[in-house]
Formats: sequence, C-alpha cells, structure tokens
Amino acid sequence: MNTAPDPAAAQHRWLTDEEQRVWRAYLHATTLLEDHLDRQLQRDAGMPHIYYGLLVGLAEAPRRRLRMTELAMQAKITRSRLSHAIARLEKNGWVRREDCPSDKRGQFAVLTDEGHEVLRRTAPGHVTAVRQALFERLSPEQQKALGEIMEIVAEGLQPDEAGADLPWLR
Amino acid sequence: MNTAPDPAAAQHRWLTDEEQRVWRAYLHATTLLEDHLDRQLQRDAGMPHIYYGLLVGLAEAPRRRLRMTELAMQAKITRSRLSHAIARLEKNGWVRREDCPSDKRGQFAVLTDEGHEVLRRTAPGHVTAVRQALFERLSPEQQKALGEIMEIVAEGLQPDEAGADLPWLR
DNA sequence: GGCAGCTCCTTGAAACTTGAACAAGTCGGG
DNA sequence: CCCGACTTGTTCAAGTTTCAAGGAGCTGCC
Repeated sequence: MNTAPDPAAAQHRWLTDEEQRVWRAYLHATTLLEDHLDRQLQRDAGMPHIYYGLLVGLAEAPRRRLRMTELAMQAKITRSRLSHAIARLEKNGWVRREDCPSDKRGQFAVLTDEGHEVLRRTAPGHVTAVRQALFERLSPEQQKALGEIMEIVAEGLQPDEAGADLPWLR
Repeated sequence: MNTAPDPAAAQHRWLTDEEQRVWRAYLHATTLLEDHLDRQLQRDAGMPHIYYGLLVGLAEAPRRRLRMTELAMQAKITRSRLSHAIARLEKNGWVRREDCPSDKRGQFAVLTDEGHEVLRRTAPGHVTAVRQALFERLSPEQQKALGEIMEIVAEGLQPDEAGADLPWLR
C-alpha cells in the first residue's frame, strides 16, 4: 500500500508492499496451520496442541518427569497457564504431580502410563498431519530455509537461549 | 531421534532429525512471535492481536464496513468468535453494528472514528514491532523464501482460496 | 402460498488463558 | 540465627475462545 517515502509517516517506516505480502502470508499460514493441528489433536487425542506438547515434553524427559518451571520454559508458556493445564491433564489421568524431595516448593509433573499410551496412540496421526501440511509441500531447500529463518526469528525474541539467568519469559 | 526405517513405525513415516529440528524451530518461533505481538498490542492498544486485525480489516474496506461473515473469513475465525469479539470492540466504542438493508439477517461491522483513531495511533508501534522481530533479521532472499513458503502452506490448508463455495473454514 | 433447507448471526456454557496477588520455601548476608 | 530478597507454584478474577444450539430470514421448488 505504501512503498514510497511518505512524509506523514517518515519516522517509523511502513512496510513495503512486498513486506506486507510476506507478512500477511505468514499470518495466514500460521493461523491456518495452528487451527488445523489444534482441531486434529482435539479430535484424535482430546486435547489442544499445546497440551499435547506438554505430554511430549514429559515423555522425552528422564524418568518422564519435569519440574513445573522447566516444563513451562520448554513449552514457552507461563507457570500459571501450566498449572491450569496440568490440572486438566491430571484429571484425565495422563499426568500426575509429585512433590520434589529436595525443594519443598517444587512439584514434578510426571507422565503416567496412561498418558504415555495416549501419546503412543496419537503421535502417528499428528506427525502425519504435520508432514502433510508442511513437509510434503516444501522442497528440501525450502525446508532448510524455513528452519534457518525460524531459528533467527526465535533467537531474536528469546532474551537468552544460551545466555542468561534473566527473566526467562517476558 | 528416528531417521532409519523403524519396523514398528513402518507405515506412518516419522520425521527425520532434520525435519524435527525445522518443526521445533517453527513452533518455537511462531509461538514467541505471536506472544510478543499480542503483548505489544495489549499494552499499547488494549487489545489482542486478532482484534487489531479486525480493525485493520474494517479500515481497509470500502466505507470502513464489512459484513460479519466477510470479516470472519478475512480474519480466518469463526462467526461465533467474531460475534463475541465485535461485542467487545463495540463496548470499547471502536466498532459499531449496523443492519444490512438488503438482507435482514445481515449485520455490518463498522469502524467508528474512535476505532480509526486507535488504529492511527497504534499502527506505527505495531509495524515497528513486526519489522524488528522479522524483517530486520532476514536477508532479502530469506524474506522472499518465507513469503513463498507461507503461501504454499496456506494454500494447502485452505479448502479453496480461489476455488469454491465450499465450507470456507474447517 | 407454503415448506424444506439453507445462510446469517447470536447466545450460553464450558474450557482455556492472562496477569496480578499470594503462601510457602529457599538462600545469602549479617 | 534471622531477615530481606528471591523463587516456586497456585489461585482468583477477568477476558477470550470453542462448541452446540437456536432464532430469524432467505430461496427455490412444488
């Protein structure tokens, strides 16, 4: 819409037409994909995508357990949100809480056998969905480029990633 | 984690390590970016990103108005969600509903002057946030690649885009 | 005209998310 | 040992999203 220098908008540079196109495509695609996966998982696994991600995080952790804060960091959500989510997953019987012996404030979220089973049963469908929506449509070069781009973007938004003991989110 | 043919998972091909890396980078980056923009807009404009998008959609429409269904399609959300959202924006005084004269079922969502003013005031900050998080970090080639990739992905998930009168979402 | 089948949009309840506030526990310095 | 500063995880209230249901109007066909 705006590509020439516009005096009225001089100081905060607008997006060029091309940038605009890219940005809208980005919004469009990420929205559709997230919706698609959320729906797929809600249907096949009975939980939203982010909850599924929590189970995966636990499944990959040693002894299938993680401290709440660690799990929150890995899923990139707030502790508050995680508390609610784990409460729900606990109600499903897929996760169980355990006290941390070395820090009485601490809690472990532990993947139950049932939870593991749900994952085992639903992971293939989810992977297929991701594959169909994304990888099957992109050339190897595009896949590579996408990975690089996303790493750059993430790196710019993460306060640390390798660096710090700063407030880890927000 | 799995790249060799695994007999137990033979039929539903897993993700290769490289695909896995790309996929995680994608999730990581899109989550962080969406959170970042949501927070930025909540702080500066008092509304989440999607609501801001609704105002933009209206601002760009002829006479700053759109039928509910059209707006929902453009924002890629359900009509139900839009109803709630417009109710909230109406409460803010940024949008007003108007009856459609030619179809008594229909409603227009109309951007008010106040709404337009909010947009005028907050758009620069938002654009800057997008620019800083995305465009400033990517080479021109990467921007181009990103645009192409996102168009492909979106195209694959949209039932129509150019084609149809089919269920437009889902 | 009348009626079945659609579309338009809204509603209400339940689920989920957010941000602030909080109790409890840890930790380091005096 | 004690205190202030910080961390951990939860809770509350307010806001948002989803899903299923429904009222109302349009449309075409008999």
